[in-house]
Amino acid sequence: MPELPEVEAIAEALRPLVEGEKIVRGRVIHAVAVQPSPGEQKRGAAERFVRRVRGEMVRVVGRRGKYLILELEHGILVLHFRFDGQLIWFDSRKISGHVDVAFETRRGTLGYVDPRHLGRAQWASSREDVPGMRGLGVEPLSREFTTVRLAELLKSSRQPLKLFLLDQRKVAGIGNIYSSESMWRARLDPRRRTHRLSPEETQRLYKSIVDVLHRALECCRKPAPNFRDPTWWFRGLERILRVYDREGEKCRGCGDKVRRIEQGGRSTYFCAQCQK
DNA sequence: CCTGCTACCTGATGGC
DNA sequence: TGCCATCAGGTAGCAG
Repeated sequence: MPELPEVEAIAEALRPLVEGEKIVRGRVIHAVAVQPSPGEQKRGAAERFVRRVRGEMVRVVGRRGKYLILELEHGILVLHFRFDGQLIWFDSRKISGHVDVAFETRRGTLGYVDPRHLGRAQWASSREDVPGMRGLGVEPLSREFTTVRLAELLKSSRQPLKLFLLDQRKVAGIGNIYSSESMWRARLDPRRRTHRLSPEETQRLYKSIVDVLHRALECCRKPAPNFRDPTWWFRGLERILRVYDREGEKCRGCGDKVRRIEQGGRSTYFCAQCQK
């Protein structure tokens, strides 16, 4: 499901539910969903996970890239949704449907759900301890993300623009949808090598990334994530998408057909007329 | 170091 | 209606 805007909206909606609440009990229903803590073995990971979250109060809910982070009194609880992971809220301790990991509080139970089992939950002592998070690049909606910073990153890479945008070590949180959308808005061909982009094109790309993510975030905020309705996030997305998943349909800019190509094993959508 | 490819999983969908 | 191939909003690990 989620790229940066979706995870950010999830974090915001989760705060009033769990901040200040104690995890009375953690339950691992499908052990595959638990990532062993850094440096530890797979064997026994679920049991250690349960032991570490039990009795811990959730102090702060945060986000880094596409990672959702629940800061506990001791250590952090890290959730990554990959393609299809999501959160479900139950009003009691009774859960139903496919749930991989459950966190019981006095107010209800938070369920981490991913039937495809690509997503992971893990406990770590700190953010720096999680290998995937340690290498993350700049947060695109933070003050550290500037045209100058983006220009430096683009200059030091030979990747095609699309792959650059998907690379979490450069800019964190952009995925397949918002990369295509950003390039369309910036009128840049996904196959361009990033070190050859001009200052003017860099400026356009910068504005497009920030703009696309802001719009998507607003879209994710209302209606706010509903943890009782697993389909919440899909609603309203079509409103803002301009090229993603629109192969063969008319480009909203020029009326030419939207094309789909494969890059790095993933689909890229773009308009060859508008994007040069 | 950089870049590109594949594995990891399951379910939905479309062609025959 | 099966059955099979293909695709899915992501990342880690490995080879070159």
